[in-house]
Amino acid sequence: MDNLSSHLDQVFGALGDPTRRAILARLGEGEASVGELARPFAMALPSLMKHIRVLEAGGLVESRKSGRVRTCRLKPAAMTRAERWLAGQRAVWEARLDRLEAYVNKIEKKPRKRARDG
Amino acid sequence: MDNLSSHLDQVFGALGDPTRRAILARLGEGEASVGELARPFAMALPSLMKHIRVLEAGGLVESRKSGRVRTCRLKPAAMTRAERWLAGQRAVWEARLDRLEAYVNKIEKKPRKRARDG
DNA sequence: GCCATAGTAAGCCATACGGATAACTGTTAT
DNA sequence: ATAACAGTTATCCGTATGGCTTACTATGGC
Repeated sequence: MDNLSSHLDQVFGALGDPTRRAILARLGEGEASVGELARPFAMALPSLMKHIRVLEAGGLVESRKSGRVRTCRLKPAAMTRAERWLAGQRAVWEARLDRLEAYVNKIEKKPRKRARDG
Repeated sequence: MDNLSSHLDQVFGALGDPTRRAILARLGEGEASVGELARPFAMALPSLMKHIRVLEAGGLVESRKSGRVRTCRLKPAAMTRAERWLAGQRAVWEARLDRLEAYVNKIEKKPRKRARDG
């Protein structure tokens, strides 16, 4: 669970940067080399490499090097886990809101003081 | 769109910290004051307040102060947007994987060289 | 072999982040 | 009126982050 926590740290942390989200969006169109990824970002290669490392550390991207070119591709599993965390959270507060609504309905049925407007 | 980007920065950035996710999880159980939130985290109040600010900046939490106690509650909308971004990304690469699968199927139908085991 | 290419490594810099403490403000309780 | 309480502001500290440049390595083309 602590392990999961640090994993979510990495995933959400990775997603919290616009450059990295753009990289992911780009990789959604298909695999790309580091150079291809770097070009549209007006960013030096080493800087972009750092982002790729972050994405790999979070398990969002994987890459293999053949010859002198490293090709990157998406690795959907990590993003799925992030989605699951969000969905789980949403489930919790939706349940909570349902309970609240039920409570409000209950107290609305015995209106001790008149509503302020009609 | 740039606006959306910076919003996602804030939301994902906020989610990228275990303390803040724990705060969200806790608020899922219901509203809580700053002090109540701080207690289980063994963290000084000002430090925790910073986290709350981050969560509020990302629109994940809202709070109102009555008397000397500030009460915090979840604000689900922001998380929903993050979920949507993730779901959108997933849609893209699932489409991509489908195309890839179709492609693989196509080339598998004309097996120029015999399978190694068969 | 030689040169261009693609990436990597190392180090620098400024800013942001996550935490702390100390001092202050405003509210409630006695 | 005073004391305790809940939160806030200000400041500080170490580390992480996001960017850069300047080498360096390894591959591919000629």
